[in-house]
Amino acid sequence: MIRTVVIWGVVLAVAAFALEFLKYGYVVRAFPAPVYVGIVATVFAACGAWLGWRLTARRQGGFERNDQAVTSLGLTPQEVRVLERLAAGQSNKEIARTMELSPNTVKTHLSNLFEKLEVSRRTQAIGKARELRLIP
Amino acid sequence: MIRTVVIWGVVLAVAAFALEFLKYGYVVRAFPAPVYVGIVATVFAACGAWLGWRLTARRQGGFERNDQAVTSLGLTPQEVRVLERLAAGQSNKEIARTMELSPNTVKTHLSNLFEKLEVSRRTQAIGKARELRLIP
DNA sequence: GGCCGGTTCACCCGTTCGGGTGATAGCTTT
DNA sequence: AAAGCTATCACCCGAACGGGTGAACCGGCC
Repeated sequence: MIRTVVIWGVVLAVAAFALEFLKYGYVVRAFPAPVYVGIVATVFAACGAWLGWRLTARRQGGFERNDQAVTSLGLTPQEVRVLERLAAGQSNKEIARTMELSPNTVKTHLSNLFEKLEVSRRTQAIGKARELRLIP
Repeated sequence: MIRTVVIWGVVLAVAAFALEFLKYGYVVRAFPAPVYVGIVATVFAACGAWLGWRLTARRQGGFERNDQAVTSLGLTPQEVRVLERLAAGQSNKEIARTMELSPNTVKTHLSNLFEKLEVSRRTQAIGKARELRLIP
């Protein structure tokens, strides 16, 4: 985050310097004003496009849990963890092993999950959880 | 598509008119040149950002099947259809009903799918199919 | 004709899953 | 202290699922 701020600061400083250079340098005398304006417009359009691309590209790759849905559904942290393992394709027994629980406990959490998600099968739970952005 | 072109044409025309207006109108006399340049820079940066956002946002929404993976795995069309229903959270019986097949046939297709996808559970099949972009 | 791949269906068997009920323990809220 | 929530685990039972095998039909290809 800090690195991003520093980079942007440098970019802005360079841009400001370039503007001053254009303003008082040779270009403004060598070319008519429309060319100058065109250069500025092009550069800023490119910067804007890059910015927009980066902002959405990050949203594409990164995933952030819909915490609002989690609380509104009343999902407990443990249930969310079980849900993640479930979506990873693990069986109840495997989930129990990786979470160091009894298979019975996993079953209980899953039953509660199914009720809160209003589904009856694990495959449906995966679909619903993806819809609600509970899992990537 | 045609509508998009028309809209862009109108936008560009308005932008050109605005540039001419700024050039010969009151603004250029009322404010110093840097303000004029700043306005142009801001407008074009915004347009660029919007453009970049739209370009990547479209890629986010649309889904196209990875046909190359389908052929390399040797998935038959019917198997792909069963896979879609599977990912939709339907049970074997439901898939059989909606596809007008016998549950036994669905089981056969699923067995072949699991073998081709190298998985052993339907939840794993969903994950693998999503990885390979066989399903949205 | 014979072979192959896709599709369809059947049966058996063991495992997994889902639903229901009940119980204990810890921690927070009232 | 009582109530409520979370987490934990247990048992039973029926349904769903997965693996294996076998078989039939059809269309295309050699």
